[in-house]
Amino acid sequence: MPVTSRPATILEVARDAGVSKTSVSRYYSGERERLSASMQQRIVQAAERLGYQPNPMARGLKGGPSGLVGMLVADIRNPFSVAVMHGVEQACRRQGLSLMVCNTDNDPTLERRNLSLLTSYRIEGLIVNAAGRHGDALAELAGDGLPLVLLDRSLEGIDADEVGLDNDRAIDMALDHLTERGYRRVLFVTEPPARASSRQARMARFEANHASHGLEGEVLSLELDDTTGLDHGVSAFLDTSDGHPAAILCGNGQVTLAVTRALQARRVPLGDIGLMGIDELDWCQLVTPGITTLAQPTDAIGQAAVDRLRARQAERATPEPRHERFTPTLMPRASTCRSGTEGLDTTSDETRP
Amino acid sequence: MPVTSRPATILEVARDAGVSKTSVSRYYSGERERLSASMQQRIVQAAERLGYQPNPMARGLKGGPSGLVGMLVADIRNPFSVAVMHGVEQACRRQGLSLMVCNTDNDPTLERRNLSLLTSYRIEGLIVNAAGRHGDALAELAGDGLPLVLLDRSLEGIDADEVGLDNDRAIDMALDHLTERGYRRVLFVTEPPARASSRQARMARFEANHASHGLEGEVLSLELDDTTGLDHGVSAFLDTSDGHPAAILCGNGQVTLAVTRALQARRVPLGDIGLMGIDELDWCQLVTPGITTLAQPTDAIGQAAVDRLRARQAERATPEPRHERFTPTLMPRASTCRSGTEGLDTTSDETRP
DNA sequence: GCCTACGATGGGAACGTTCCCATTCGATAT
DNA sequence: ATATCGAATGGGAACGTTCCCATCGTAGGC
Repeated sequence: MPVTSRPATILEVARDAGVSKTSVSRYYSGERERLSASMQQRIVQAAERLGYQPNPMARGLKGGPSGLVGMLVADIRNPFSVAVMHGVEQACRRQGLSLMVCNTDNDPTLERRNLSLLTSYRIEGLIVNAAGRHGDALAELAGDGLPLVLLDRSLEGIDADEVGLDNDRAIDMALDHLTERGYRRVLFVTEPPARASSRQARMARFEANHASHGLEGEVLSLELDDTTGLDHGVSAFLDTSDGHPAAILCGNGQVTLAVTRALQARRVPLGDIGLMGIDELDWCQLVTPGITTLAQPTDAIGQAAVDRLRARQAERATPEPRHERFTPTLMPRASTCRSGTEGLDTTSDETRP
Repeated sequence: MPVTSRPATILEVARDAGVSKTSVSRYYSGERERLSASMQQRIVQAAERLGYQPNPMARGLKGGPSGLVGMLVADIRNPFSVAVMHGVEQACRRQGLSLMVCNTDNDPTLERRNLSLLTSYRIEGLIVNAAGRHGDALAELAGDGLPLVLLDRSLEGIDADEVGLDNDRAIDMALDHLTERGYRRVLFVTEPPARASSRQARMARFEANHASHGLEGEVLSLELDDTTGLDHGVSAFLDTSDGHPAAILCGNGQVTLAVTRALQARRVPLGDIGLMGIDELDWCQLVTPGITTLAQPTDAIGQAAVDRLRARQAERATPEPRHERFTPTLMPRASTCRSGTEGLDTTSDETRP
């Protein structure tokens, strides 16, 4: 590989190999079978010699496949999003695709901007996990035939493939677990559900099903940076003691973090007051005495998203959108273990890597 | 904005506005001052009408500025990396740049692949936080005049700008703190330092300076997935009790996580056995009784990286590479508070957002 | 032994920009 | 009045690909 500052072009390779640029182009566009063995050999050699690499800009201009998949992430600092992103990335790699990720910080303006950035790079598919008020922009893209997968959230007005947690199942599992452990009152804490369908789904299921589990249920919905609101909400719930064992169920990992902080500030020992969260996080087993969670299969979710994209790409027609819902894994820990309840493992954790 | 499936081109805008494509191009290439007011008006209107947006592919082909900054991240699942990435992203946004992030999973092959992906998109600058055995590929890029910033790690053979923690300062602060809190024996736990210069720097400083702080020091270096090795190492250290108060200093956040797990598995109460880590993490204040950390100013680091990039871009000559080293903030918590030591706050935490 | 067809190859036009180089036109200097 | 300049604008060539179409053999069918 020579140290020329300007990368070699297809034309130079062609000249060096003594063939036409068309042939070289064919070689790199997956039409190798059409070329004779000797020609293939001459091309590789010349390319090797010159350190040639197809220019995706030029390629993209003309309209060839870009090998690019785009991903819109609502909040890069959310470990769940990162975990799924990692899964997506691995899946892409296996398929020979490259992933281009944009963080939107839950900001619709940024979302729009990043969306147009991605599309301008001629991505072949888009995985979206975003707040998005505007179905419109996305709907237009989907209408134009861009394979689209909605991750963890569905979007009003968009009829695309969806991949995510089976929210109903998750909430039911949580309610089952809490009931089983003897709790009778449950506070469901969630971020404002207005913009994220998964929040809505979880909240709705909670409201619909807690009674049938014999639980008294309350819902607290707030922004997580509103710590005083959270403190008050939690306190109000705990202070309304009617003697029934009480537990808090957190709608996602960020909520679990905030609630844990609030409980610690209030010096509440976990267990007697139950605590359980959706999303498994590194530290959940470390916070004494361990926080019970429902772990999402993030790698599988990421993989599924890419699979959906490929499937869409492959089929010319657009069949009915498919929704793929994954079941979480219960990670029982002692935060949902009331003192006096026997037979429950309160310390060890088998999930240690 | 019409729902044409094919985006408008500069030529169509020009026709619609009754001007030449050159003028439209000028308008979008930051040469607006050269155009008369009336022309500008006609152009915006036409562009608005047609929903025009410059095609970065075509732009990149011809060699214009891409407005793209690339970033190579060694491990996307490392919260520290994500935090810095977030800082970088914000800085880019402020500058009107777009960020393209690639995760390399600490895999040199992937690193190489992503590197060529990024360069092929004509990025204007590259921020690298990678394991990289190959200075060569990067060195070549830097030689070709691509602004390059090394993040948190320096790379052998590469003489580029660097931004990161002041590792010496950090270790000294840690040693000071541990000494002050009355510990006498310290185990420094680190991931294998071979590939990451910051690990090396921290370890070296620890080895050089622990004695002058009146501390007995030991170093444990291992891969974090080697839990048995970690358990044994920690046990060996703790069992060699000569009566002197002992503490463990963790080289980064991932190590802190692993060590905390090991200590909990061993049922060691934090505080009497000191625990301290570089990198601040969400949960450090939550793990009883709170883990003392040195918090890196991740946003500032990200911002600084982008600033360096811009500076490089601006100056034509290539002056001596500049190294920017940030001082961490000590977050004292009770994990470095021996029982019997008075006057130390063991519970509250002022850093709550 | 001629026509057809197909397989292997090449030439050139497009893709949507930017940028160099005209061109025009009015104002200022001579 | 003419030459000169600069500001405002436009025309066309490049950038590195892909893809359509043409060309050239040569093998197979009649």
